[in-house]
Amino acid sequence: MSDKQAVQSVWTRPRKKKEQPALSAGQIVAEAIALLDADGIEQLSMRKLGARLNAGATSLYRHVANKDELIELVVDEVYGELEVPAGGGREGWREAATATAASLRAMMLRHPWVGAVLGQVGLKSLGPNLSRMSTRFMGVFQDAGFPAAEADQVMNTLTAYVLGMATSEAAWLSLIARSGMTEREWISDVLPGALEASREHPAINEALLANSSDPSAIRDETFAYGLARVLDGFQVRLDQL
Amino acid sequence: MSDKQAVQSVWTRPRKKKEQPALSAGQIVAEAIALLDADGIEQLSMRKLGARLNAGATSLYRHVANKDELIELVVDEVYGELEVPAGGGREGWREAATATAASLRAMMLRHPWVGAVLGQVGLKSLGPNLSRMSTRFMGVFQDAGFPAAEADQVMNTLTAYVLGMATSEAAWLSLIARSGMTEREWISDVLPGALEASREHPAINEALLANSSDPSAIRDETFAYGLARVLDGFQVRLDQL
DNA sequence: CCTTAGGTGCGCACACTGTGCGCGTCATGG
DNA sequence: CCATGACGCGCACAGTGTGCGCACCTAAGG
Repeated sequence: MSDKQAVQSVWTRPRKKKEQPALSAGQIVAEAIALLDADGIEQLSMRKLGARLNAGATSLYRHVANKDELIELVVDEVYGELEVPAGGGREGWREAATATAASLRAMMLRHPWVGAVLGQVGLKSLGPNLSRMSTRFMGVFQDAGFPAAEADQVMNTLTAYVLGMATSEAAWLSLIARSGMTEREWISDVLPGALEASREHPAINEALLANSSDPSAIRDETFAYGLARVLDGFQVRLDQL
Repeated sequence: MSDKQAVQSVWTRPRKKKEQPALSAGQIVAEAIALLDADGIEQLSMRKLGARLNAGATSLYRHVANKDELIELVVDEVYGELEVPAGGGREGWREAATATAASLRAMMLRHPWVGAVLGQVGLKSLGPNLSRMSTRFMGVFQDAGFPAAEADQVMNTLTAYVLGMATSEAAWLSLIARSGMTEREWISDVLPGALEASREHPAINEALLANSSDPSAIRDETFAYGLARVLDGFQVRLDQL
């Protein structure tokens, strides 16, 4: 096989030092996130992940019980990227909520696989990062004037909106990414066919044309629009209390 | 092997008639939905599906190109279960939107795997049932007084809320189902530990206790609460137009 | 110093997945 | 009656998660 290595044989062997800190749960989780960001959820396999760490597949099982457990760790890790400002009182709650929503959406667009994973694993994990963020986020609405039980519902409502919106955006973006085009190219490729298909629905046609110019800006605006409506609804309720 | 059949040997053979209508795309999709409802998304394999239809795994590929295509068909099929009332004008839009939201949520709780699948496949499919429902649903908001482009955003907002909420509920419910308990048993099992873990966060503690009595009713109420807030937000915007 | 013990990486193996290929059987139309 | 096309299926291949046991390497105890 390896002719060059044959001369030094077994005696003068490489004496491999502990150059790498070897393997650790943290390393594995970090590399899994890198792989997920690059290739998506269905491309994550223990063997590929092991290869990235210069390790065999089964070595990972010394530090991680399951692939499922690995995914729980990975999900909680990205929850740690969220930035939730401290509650802004009765005047500042809207900015705080807007910032949190933006942070959550940005995280899910940075890691488009999170939406797919959440559908499967739900919030079963309840890791430390997620629960810390939930506590802070709930505090925002308690500071705004909602009683504790209701603040929980308000937080769930807003989270559901952001999650639903960002999941759909992320799925769309990764579909495009797999085709190797940019978002704009994809749209200008597909638009004629879509217009043809929805010829009988002028309202849909109009919406399609409006969205064809700068897709990313339009997505930002649609997200902000819905967010504003939801927060308006919260304000209505606050005025009743 | 079969002693009874041996006597008639090969000559007087059964002459099997076309007793079953064999295989068809519709049959396959229907049986796939049954299997998904029973065992969840990660238990769906072409071999198991084939076995349910008294067929080999690869026979399915005569009627369905991919597993992915099968899933697209399956998703559009369940979208066909939605009931979207015709637009109710400027007064009836709220009831129409509420009914549609309830129908979508009920569908996703009947088929808890839909949430997981939507995260992966997004709305790529755009099958006939989905596009029909979207058109009708958008009509509700146009009738309510929103201009066409904005009606699209309003519909997306509401859909995102329902999707996010129902996905999280469905993931929770299938987690429970896998444990073989009822929702109430699970909660009374887990509650002491959860209270212990969140001892330092009295607000979370309070929320936990409030939700421990009748879980399914509480979920209904939380969903209705968030829905009311979102619709309130729409109303605020309508009053500005 | 040598010996023992425990933690770590890895090759192998098993059961299972999606799916392409080519064969045999059947219903149908000329 | 024969040819044609559609259909079901067994086989095979590459790839998956993961349990098992071996080989090492580092640290403690005599």
